[in-house]
Amino acid sequence: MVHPRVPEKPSLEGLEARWGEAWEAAGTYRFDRTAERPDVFSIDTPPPTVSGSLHVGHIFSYTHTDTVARYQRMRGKAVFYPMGWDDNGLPTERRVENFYGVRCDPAVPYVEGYVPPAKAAKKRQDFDAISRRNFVDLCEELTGTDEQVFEDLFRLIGLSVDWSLGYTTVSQRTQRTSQRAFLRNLARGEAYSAEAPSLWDTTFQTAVAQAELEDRERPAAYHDLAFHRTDGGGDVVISTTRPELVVSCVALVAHPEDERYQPLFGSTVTTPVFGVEVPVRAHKLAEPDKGTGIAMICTFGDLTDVIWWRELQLDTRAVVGKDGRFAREAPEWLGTDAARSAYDQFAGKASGGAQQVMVELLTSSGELLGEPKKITHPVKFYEKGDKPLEIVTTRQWYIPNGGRSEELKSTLLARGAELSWHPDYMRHRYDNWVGGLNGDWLISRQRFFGVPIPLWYALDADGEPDHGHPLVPDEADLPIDPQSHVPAGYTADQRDRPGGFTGDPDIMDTWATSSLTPQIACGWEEDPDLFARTFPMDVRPQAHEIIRTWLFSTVVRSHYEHGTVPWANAALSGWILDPDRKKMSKSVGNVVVPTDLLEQHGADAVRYWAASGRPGTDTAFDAGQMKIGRRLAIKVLNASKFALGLGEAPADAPVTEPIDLAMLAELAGLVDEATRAFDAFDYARALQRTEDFFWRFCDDYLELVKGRAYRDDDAATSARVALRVALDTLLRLFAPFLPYVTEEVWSWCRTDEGALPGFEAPSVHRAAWPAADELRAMVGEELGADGTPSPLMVAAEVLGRIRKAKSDAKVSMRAEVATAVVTDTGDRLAALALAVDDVRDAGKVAELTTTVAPEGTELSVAVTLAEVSAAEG
RNA sequence: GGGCGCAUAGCUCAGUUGGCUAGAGCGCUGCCCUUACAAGGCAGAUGUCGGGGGUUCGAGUCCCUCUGCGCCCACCA
Repeated sequence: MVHPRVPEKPSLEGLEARWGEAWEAAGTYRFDRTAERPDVFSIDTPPPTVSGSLHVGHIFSYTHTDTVARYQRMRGKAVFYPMGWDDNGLPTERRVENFYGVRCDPAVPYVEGYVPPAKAAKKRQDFDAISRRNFVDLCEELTGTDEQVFEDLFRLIGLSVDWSLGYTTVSQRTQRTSQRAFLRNLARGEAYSAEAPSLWDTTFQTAVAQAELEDRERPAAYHDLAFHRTDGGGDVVISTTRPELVVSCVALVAHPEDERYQPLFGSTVTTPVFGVEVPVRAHKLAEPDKGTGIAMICTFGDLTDVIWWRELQLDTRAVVGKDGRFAREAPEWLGTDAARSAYDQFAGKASGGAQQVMVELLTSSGELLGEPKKITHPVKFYEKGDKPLEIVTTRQWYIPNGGRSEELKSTLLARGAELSWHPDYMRHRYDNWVGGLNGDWLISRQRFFGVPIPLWYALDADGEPDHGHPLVPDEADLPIDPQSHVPAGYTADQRDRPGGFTGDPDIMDTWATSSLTPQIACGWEEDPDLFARTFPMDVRPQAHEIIRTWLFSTVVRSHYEHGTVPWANAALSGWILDPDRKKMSKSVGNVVVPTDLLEQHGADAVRYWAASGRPGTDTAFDAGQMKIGRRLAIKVLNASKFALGLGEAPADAPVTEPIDLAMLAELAGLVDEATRAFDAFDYARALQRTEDFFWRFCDDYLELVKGRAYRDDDAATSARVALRVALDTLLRLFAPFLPYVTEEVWSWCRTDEGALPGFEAPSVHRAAWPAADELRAMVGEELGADGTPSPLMVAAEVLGRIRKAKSDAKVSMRAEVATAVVTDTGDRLAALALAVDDVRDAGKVAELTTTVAPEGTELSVAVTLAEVSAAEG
């Protein structure tokens, strides 16, 4: 018989380091590349943005996924669990600029062995201007160190990632995948470029997509302005928050059924101050009860203007440039000197300054009616920007996403419906977003660091690019940078020369690359064998606020490229809230540093807290929960030590005692429940139920059987076998949550001589998930099937009354009981009879008698203590 | 304006096809150095299950409605 090796004083200290190394050395979490797709569970791990600092949110949601990964591994799946690093895009670019005090200028030549300034300049304008290549070098340098810090943390928290499967979004392989996918979109006629009004961030100097917008409340004021009817019918009053845009007014618009304005449709009015003649038009988007019911259409004040402009086919009178300022020169449509000199007064100004001037002009001309009415209203911002977005006409690349096609929209809505959402109600967010799209996905960005759009354009004799027929690289040559590579049929010296070519200057949106994480991780076109074994993936775990970006864009790319959804399941995690229930975020400055937490509470304890946050639910940061987790882990150590110390039993010895059988029957029910919960990605429920059982197991069952288990007969053997099986099962159930302490205890049961029965697997994390059937087979059929009370339940209740009697009498739990008279119904007393010896042992009861009471009577136990006093329990 | 979620003990939350007297942990109170565990154990108190109405033999659970909070979405002149 194998004797377990139980330490004298079990402890949690040092488990992370010891088992972290052991797992790495043994390849415990290595993906089995020989497994076929049905036997694989593949996870589209969110690649964390490494430009930021670590915070508890990282361990929170990643732990959720890890519990599921561990469960699936124990279910016998080959778990494909890669880690990616998102080190591509604006956040990294911004961080590198500020960290080193540099900025990228593509015109600057590459410098061999460039060394950034020792101290970053205070102002961004004074940052060192360096070439794109030097800039990218610095980005890779900085992200490399960041990534190591993240990996160390994720290893410490016990993520069962296969670290050999890593990828970075800035790598050559990712760039190749990203460019290949784009070129496939282009070849199929999906990707297209167009010169069109688009949302523009004047700080970052780039176009931004609808998905990157957020509304912010800003103060503004309604200004009532007088437009003048050209038929001599008087003035038309419009109400606007942006009077400075009068110069770019191209029409007035009212609702087609608005009787007040119907007579004006088809007529013209002149604008205040500038006297430009504009038509009055009808459109159903004009709201009669907003302002005066008639609005001015400017090119472009907001997205509604764009819709009106497009659908009513109006002129374009754009005056605000990419820098957010009004054009220096008076525009040509201002026909009079007065108009031009009025314009000159705010030429070159940003919108705020221009508005001041315009209000003065309107006031002195008498065309501003009444006082401006102050309001606050939502204004569109780039989510990372500090200034309101402008709408500027630029050439950009787009991929259709249903925003301009009802047919595609319903197709993509149907894709969303194919997914299993966890929790299910999150699917509404997808439907909301897709249903509300009003433009195609803008994928080009005017930045430097990122995946270049892999195209060139032929230049005609005047040096004008032919955007209609881009020059496309061969897929075999990817990745390419059109700024340094040369298209086939051209030579380098033809770059930017008439008759030559020019490279597309833009990069792709970070989501254009992130939307391909399944393809990147699974080796699309890079490793077809791996791809066939892992794609479509099983689950995408992610935060709910990026359903509209990451999740949706991934669905779009997979739909186009593979005609399928990219995964079967979407598992959404909530946010971490600070104790005041605010979302924890860097910008608010209320984040907790996770390394300190791990140091203080231990990885299992922190995981316990994380895993008690239900899927999709925002969870308050709670150090108290970590203390409870730590206590649970210590309890696992101590209870295991105790159970293993009660003595071994032969491998094939049967469980015979009813109370032992009852415990195993209940355990089988727990296994069913935990399994069901995990299959539905409800790890929190699995943990809660397991924990619940475990505490009762310790408080009641262990106490009841300890006396018997110490003896040396068949009844003792029954207890020992039951304890061994229960411990084995509980360790497996806890393993996804508490990987360190369960592995520690598992290791006690395996010595050089061999393993205790049930502990044959080299690691609990490679052991099979418990099988309720096997437990039930041990229990047999006579128990638990009909409605008879459980001997364990009744015995535990009676023991509780005896304890209460001792507690009330203020004596030790060890105090002797002379007599205990149990009054209860017949069937419950029958159950008690099956465990009466254990109850007497545990309660130190000399004489236990029973009185049958009629149906409906509650349990009562009359306890007479041996020497001093008596008490009614 | 549309959609989704939440509201249960002082706090954090369970309560899965409606079913006996509504649960856990923390906190609080009392007791116990009990040879698995005193960074512990045992026991105890605490609730008009947000308000109102309905369906039902029976509602925390289903339906309607109201209130409050949070989030997502919106073409916000």
